[in-house]
Amino acid sequence: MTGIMETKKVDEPDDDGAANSFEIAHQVDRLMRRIEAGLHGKAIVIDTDRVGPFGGMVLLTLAEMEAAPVHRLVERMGRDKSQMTRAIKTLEAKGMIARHACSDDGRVSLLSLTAKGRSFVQDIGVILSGVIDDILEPLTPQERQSLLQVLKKL
Amino acid sequence: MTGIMETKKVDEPDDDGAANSFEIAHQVDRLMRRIEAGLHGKAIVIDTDRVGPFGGMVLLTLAEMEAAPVHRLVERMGRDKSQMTRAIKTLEAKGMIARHACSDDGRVSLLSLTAKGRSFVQDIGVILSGVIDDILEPLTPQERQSLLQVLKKL
DNA sequence: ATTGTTTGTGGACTATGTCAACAATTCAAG
DNA sequence: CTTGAATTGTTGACATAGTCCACAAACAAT
Repeated sequence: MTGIMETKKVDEPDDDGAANSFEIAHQVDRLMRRIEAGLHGKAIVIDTDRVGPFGGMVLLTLAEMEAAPVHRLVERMGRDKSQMTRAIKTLEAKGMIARHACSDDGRVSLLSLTAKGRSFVQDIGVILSGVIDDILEPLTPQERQSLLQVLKKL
Repeated sequence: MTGIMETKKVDEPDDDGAANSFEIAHQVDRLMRRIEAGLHGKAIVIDTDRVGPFGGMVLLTLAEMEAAPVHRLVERMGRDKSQMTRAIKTLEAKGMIARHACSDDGRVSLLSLTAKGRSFVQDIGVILSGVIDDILEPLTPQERQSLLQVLKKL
């Protein structure tokens, strides 16, 4: 009853919709979780100041901006302001971040990494790199490239 | 004294290391966050039982397994056992999940969606689908396909 | 029966995220 | 200049999510 060519076209359109979407959400979730788990396992030995995963992300992000006000970090990381305020406060207490007043605008205080913060970023960067490499290991170089490219496009 | 001076300033293979890894972690994080934010915005109107994002994921996952013990959900979602126990308890209280004893094994209780649970999954599936489509909108069909394929490969 | 393992629960705790209110400042007119 | 919005950062109160550890009950193997 089925012709040779008549394969994928008449599949359930339902699957292309909801199921596929869920599959993507699920896989992204798993991927994120693997990254976090990998970091948790390997970074815990160098995280002597109990900076934690979120604090680590803040530092890594800040390392790429150098001297930014809080709201810029907020928009870049897509978190809540208040959350960021508190994270910064503890990072400052741990000596990872320094803040100095902004001459242009009396409301903002510019954030920058301390030497300690930079050294931590360096260490954790190496670890993160290893973790990601482990996870991406089953991919071909082209696939990695295309993954990064696609992610950036979003 | 190595010839550092003669390397190009920008597009370097060096970048493939730490910076690139962080970029991937960062983008995956943002992607996940956008999915959650989209869901939070649109699903809140149908989530009359306050199932929440995690509960929703549990239901969606369960919908694809039909009658599974707790530990299978746990391994599939990569969460903690105790967390799952509690999530299931509240979902059961809300009438989304039913549990019946397993004849083979007196320890496990098999989980399945109730009619209410299935209807919820249907609704939220549609919404999730829309959210994902919105996010993936800037991608070409090939890119989406390759994204899904790459994600599955991990 | 003894021992060890799996399966699910519970307690206690930490971390993360959300929401609303707020003071201080800056900015945009009038 | 002054009034009234908007921005920036902070705080309180709370909700959700995740971790760690200990444990009981059922199973499995000897």
